[in-house]
Amino acid sequence: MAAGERSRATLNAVARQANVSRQTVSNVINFPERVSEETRLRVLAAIEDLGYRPHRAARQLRTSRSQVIGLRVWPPGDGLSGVVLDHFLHSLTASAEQHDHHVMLFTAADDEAEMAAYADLTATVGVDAFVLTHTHHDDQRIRWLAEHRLPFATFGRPWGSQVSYPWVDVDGAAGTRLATEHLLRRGHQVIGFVGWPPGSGVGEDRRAGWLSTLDSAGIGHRPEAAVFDGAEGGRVAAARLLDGDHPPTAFVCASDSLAVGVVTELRERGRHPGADASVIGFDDTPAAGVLGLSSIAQPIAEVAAECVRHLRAVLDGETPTPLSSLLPPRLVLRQT
Amino acid sequence: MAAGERSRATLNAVARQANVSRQTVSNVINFPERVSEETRLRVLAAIEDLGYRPHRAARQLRTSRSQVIGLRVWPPGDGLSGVVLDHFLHSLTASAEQHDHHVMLFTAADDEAEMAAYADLTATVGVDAFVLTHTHHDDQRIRWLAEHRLPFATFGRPWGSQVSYPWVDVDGAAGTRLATEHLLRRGHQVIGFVGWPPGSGVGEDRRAGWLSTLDSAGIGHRPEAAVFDGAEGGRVAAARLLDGDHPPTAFVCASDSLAVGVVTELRERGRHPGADASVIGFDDTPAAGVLGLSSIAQPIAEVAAECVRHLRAVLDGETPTPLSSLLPPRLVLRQT
DNA sequence: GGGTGTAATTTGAACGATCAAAGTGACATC
DNA sequence: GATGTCACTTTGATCGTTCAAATTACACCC
Repeated sequence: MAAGERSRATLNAVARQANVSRQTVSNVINFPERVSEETRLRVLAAIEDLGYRPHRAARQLRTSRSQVIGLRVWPPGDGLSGVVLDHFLHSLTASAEQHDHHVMLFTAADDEAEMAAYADLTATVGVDAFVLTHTHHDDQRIRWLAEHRLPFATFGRPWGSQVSYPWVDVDGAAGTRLATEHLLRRGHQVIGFVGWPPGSGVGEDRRAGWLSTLDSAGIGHRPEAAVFDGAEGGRVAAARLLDGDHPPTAFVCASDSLAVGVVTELRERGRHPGADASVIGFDDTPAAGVLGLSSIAQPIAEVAAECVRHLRAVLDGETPTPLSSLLPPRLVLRQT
Repeated sequence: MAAGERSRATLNAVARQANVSRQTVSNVINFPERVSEETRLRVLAAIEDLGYRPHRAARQLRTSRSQVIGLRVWPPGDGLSGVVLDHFLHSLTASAEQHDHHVMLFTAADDEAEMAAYADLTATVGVDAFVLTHTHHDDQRIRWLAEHRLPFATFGRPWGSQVSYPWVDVDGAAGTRLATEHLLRRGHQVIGFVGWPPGSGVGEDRRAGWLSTLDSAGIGHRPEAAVFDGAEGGRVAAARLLDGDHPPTAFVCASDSLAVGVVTELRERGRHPGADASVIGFDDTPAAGVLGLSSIAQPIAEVAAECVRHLRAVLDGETPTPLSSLLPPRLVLRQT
């Protein structure tokens, strides 16, 4: 390495050095099997010698492949859930790098703006594919991308859509099932659920795991409350359940944020979470770690890796198999 | 818009449509003053008509400017502080977009790997500039970038470095000064500081504001403790102060994480934060909002905007004026 | 000896933009 | 009427790579 210092080495420079044509050098890089072993080694030596690195823009101009994956970043303020995306961002970048791709960010005020950004980024930057988060019911973005034949994968399953496309998601029901089963084993008889107001697919999913577990355990009391999002919502919901006919001794929550509220309410009433009551949150945010809150952790790194796997398949003109992945979360036990 | 559908419109297509040469179209976009008003309008109409968008890769190949800003993403697990970066990421992307730039992410295991990534990204992708976070004492990355003449700006001041380069930072001392002054106004006589173990520039900075404020207020008792990072560290530190000779009635903390620990310890002792004791954290993380913790908020959006302003100046061959920006944080008051 | 096939390599053109230099008129100047 | 100047516009070359087609070398066969 280290010879052509000031200006980058080009394919031609390597070719001269190795006494072959540019195309042969190109072949060594892209189709090694087309080149004889002897010249291959000679060219590789020259590449090493000059510190040659292919120029992506030039390659893109010819192949119309940028090796860039677009990802929308969201404004902070989703309560604690932003941390999950933060983690996802890092994992996605790492996974992409393993396959010589890069993640490029963009912002958008709403779905409409996001679709405009798709058009813009594919036209100007030549972004190869997109990863979508925050999928929701009747998501126009998916329709748009499908219509425009743009490769994409989503972190979030198709809530109520019939279109078939590559997606990756975490099995929320399996998560709350894990939590509920754990609480049952610990001897709890009345296990409450604190969730979000109905309407969100994610919320229904997480509730379902708790419900079905109690169901198959033959537990009749299934107190639940869903007031509004956030810690204050969790507090109010917990208060309602504790004042109800069958006050729970354990709580499964749809988010860490809600769980923090439940813990606060318990403390307020002189109960010690972990000792005389149990609380389990969802998402395993740093706040959970800081407060000693047990929580359900999503396998974010795996989600990111799956997204990249799906995209690579689509970009290679194949259909990813399986087309979708529903990954199991795991339970992280702490004091509560 | 909407005419050349399948394949993107090129400069040549627009030229044909407007009955001019490619170069004239290029001039309309890049140097409008070189073109007569009449043809300018005609060309703009053609651009609109064909929905033309310039192809960045082609432009980059000729100008060696990619309009891409590189940013290293860090693995989560910095406690709560990751959220600040999350916010920064979003703001930086938004600021970059306003000037037709894009943010590209990369990962690195350590500073060494980060420098290798600089080399790689500039050679292959042609990244124009980098934004650095987590600057620290004797930061090799800065030396590397300066030596290689690569444009960059840092979020974080040059701790102990004598090299002069564009940086943006938040005035931590001003933050703790705000907090301490507020607590003095509320009538507190003994205000403690809970910080990190010595050695971190950020930590010293935040401590300095608290100390100097008490100093100029003529307050003699200045109890402080710094055990280790995280909520547990905050608890232990608070316990030590409360058991000391001059137990504080108010606490200024170097992070929200530490503040959470202080609040926990106070509750443990039957004290109600907000009523008989005050606690102020730092960074205004979502956890602070959720727990009702007062905190010092960094003006992240402004930091990002300044970084972009600096980079643009450097990329235009100018020296940013001022070369560095030290922005004031603000105090967010909640229950505690 | 000449045709045929195959593997390895080279050559010319192209991707879509910008740079540098040259070309075109209109009008003023001597 | 030749020359110069100015504002505007066009032409040719180029950035670094890959595609498609052409070329070379050599072994094989009748």
